[in-house]
Amino acid sequence: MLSERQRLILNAIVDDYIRSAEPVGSRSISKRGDVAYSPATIRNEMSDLEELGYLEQPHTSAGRIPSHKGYRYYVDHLIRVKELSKQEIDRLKLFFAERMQQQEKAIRQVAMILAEMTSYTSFVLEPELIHTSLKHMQIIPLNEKQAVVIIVTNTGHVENKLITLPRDVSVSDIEKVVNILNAKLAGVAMMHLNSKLYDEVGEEIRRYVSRYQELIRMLDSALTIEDEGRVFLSGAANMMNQPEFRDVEKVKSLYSLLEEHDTLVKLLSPTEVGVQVRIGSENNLMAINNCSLITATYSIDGQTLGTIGILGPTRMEYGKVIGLMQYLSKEMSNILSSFEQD
Amino acid sequence: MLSERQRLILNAIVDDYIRSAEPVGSRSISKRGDVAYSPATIRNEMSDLEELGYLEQPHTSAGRIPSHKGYRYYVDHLIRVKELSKQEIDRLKLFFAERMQQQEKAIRQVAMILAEMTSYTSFVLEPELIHTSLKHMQIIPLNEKQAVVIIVTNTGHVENKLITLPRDVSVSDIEKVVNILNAKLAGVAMMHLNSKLYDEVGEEIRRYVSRYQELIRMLDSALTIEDEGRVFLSGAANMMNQPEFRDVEKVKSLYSLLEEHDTLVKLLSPTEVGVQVRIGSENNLMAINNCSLITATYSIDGQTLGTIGILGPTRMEYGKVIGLMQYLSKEMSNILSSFEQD
DNA sequence: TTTAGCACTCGCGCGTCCTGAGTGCTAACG
DNA sequence: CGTTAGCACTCAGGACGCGCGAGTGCTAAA
Repeated sequence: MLSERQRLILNAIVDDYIRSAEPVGSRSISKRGDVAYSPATIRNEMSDLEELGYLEQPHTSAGRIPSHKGYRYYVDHLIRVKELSKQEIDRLKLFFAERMQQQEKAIRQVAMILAEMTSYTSFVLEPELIHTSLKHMQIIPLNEKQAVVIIVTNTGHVENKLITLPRDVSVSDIEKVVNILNAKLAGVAMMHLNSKLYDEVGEEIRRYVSRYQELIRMLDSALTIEDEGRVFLSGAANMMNQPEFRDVEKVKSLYSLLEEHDTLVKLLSPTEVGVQVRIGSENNLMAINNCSLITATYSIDGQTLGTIGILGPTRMEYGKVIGLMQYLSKEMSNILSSFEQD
Repeated sequence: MLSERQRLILNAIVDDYIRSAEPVGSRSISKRGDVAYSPATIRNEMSDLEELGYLEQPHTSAGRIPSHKGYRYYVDHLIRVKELSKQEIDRLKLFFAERMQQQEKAIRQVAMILAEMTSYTSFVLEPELIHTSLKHMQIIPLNEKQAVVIIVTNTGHVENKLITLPRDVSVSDIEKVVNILNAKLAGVAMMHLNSKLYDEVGEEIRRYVSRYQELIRMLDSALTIEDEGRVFLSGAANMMNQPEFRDVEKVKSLYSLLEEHDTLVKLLSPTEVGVQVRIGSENNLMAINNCSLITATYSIDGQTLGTIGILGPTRMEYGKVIGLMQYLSKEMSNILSSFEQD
């Protein structure tokens, strides 16, 4: 258990280091208003804190910097979550009022505004369709051989896929099929579409359409959503303003990571509901060893759909970012739910 | 006019520099098989070439590097466009056969394969819908107030937009409207949709639907495509393997540029048909002063739709990249056209 | 016209020195 | 006994100087 004075000093060091990115020495802590002890006393406490694993020293004759454990303690016990300012809230409200017209565009812009407001790198993991349900579907023939299948979900998302039609399927056949599908599948969770297709719809289609087997196989593939989990990211260049990325090699490994789509999806996939902070090596990825990732989920009807995230140096402004994330995740959930009042 | 020997030497220097990124000296040129003169002779020619503006010297006691003018001459007169290897062609063929299922995903992957095959940064500017025509449209109500408008083009692209419905519009009204729209507007170029809407469709809708004015205004906005010109890019991290980007400041200004969506669109917007090379400052952008951009257009029925592009250091492998671009632009055009045989 | 020879230039890497921020320890102080 | 002043010590990083070697330009010979 840390003493009150130790907590005070740890807090001061983390704050200072977040601001300056320089190892902080005993004297500079002493000069701050909030720790009224001499450098020598502070040095002793610092030494203890280092022994306890909360601080580390880049080299003997330098000040101290927080260790991962130090950040963790800071985030868990010392942090003061910053409320958004009036201007910030106004700005976001305006933003949401204007922009939520097309889901994809909106998501892209949430990423942009997040990056801009924090000066870190932001992510938005798009809603997982698996948790939404079918609103409507449509098949639109392009030519003799090909057609576009369109799926609209209850969240207003539109998914489309090009399919190759079986031979000898007439336009009227397709129309019939579409009608049956909409009648039977509307409201069904995307997750269960495929099984329902075989269980309940197959029989019906067979009655009306001759080459029903091929058709069903084709519909099956069309209803299977593959390109799940796009990640939109923004503000990657912001990282290069951080002194920890003065080295091109670091930048390179970070950027390579950001291009690995699958890794990002894994990193962002919702685990727990709410705001989560993962510090440094807690992410288990070398390239972001010196970064922290703050994520928040957004949801509809309590069902978690996706994630927003901010990546910054471990030395990031936790208080501010956490406040922002709390606000945004709530707001995004509201917007998405508003599409749903049916 | 350059002498044959000067051209030979210039060619050798550019080739060498592209490979090594180091200033090339007279001796190393002399040791290559293809220039059978002594270092001294080559030095004299190099001196002349420098005076003519084709070469420059980073400092007195270093070798020469090509100037922008030198690259330009190389690209215009000396380059040998490299044919794709059998493996490369096979790989691309396979790729196209498998992947062109969803346009967006396909485009994204064209960008990826371009970046991977060249080790530079690649762009794909998505097809400009303005040059395609309407295949089919659909309005799908989500709830009392909102609906999704879906537009399918003749290239198989699906566009969707969330709209707010006027009050008191019934589902059957919407159905009627959709039928009218499809009857009247199918095949019409996207460019002319709005005017046609007022000229020909308005009257008809009025006959069937009571609150037609609001409805038409709403349709007008839905048919106006706004988020035109997305750019997909890939392989940005590749740039950091280039020695010219060892400096974080350079990387930063490049990456900042890559995040400016509008600038990219401008940079890539098709001007002339075919492969184009812009070297260094020809791009009029400080951040890519030491880069070259190679672009190629793709089209459908001779109508240019979009652009693919490769950004690399001025010292890039022009021959290889140009060959690849020629092939890909042709192939993409073929694929897109194949959707159209109606 | 081409080439060999040679003096000259200059960026780069390397080791050295110096500075200053910051520490740990000890001893004195209240 | 906790706190503080004093002091010797450490060490990263910048400044400086030196030597190496790649490459040049010039001159004179082939």
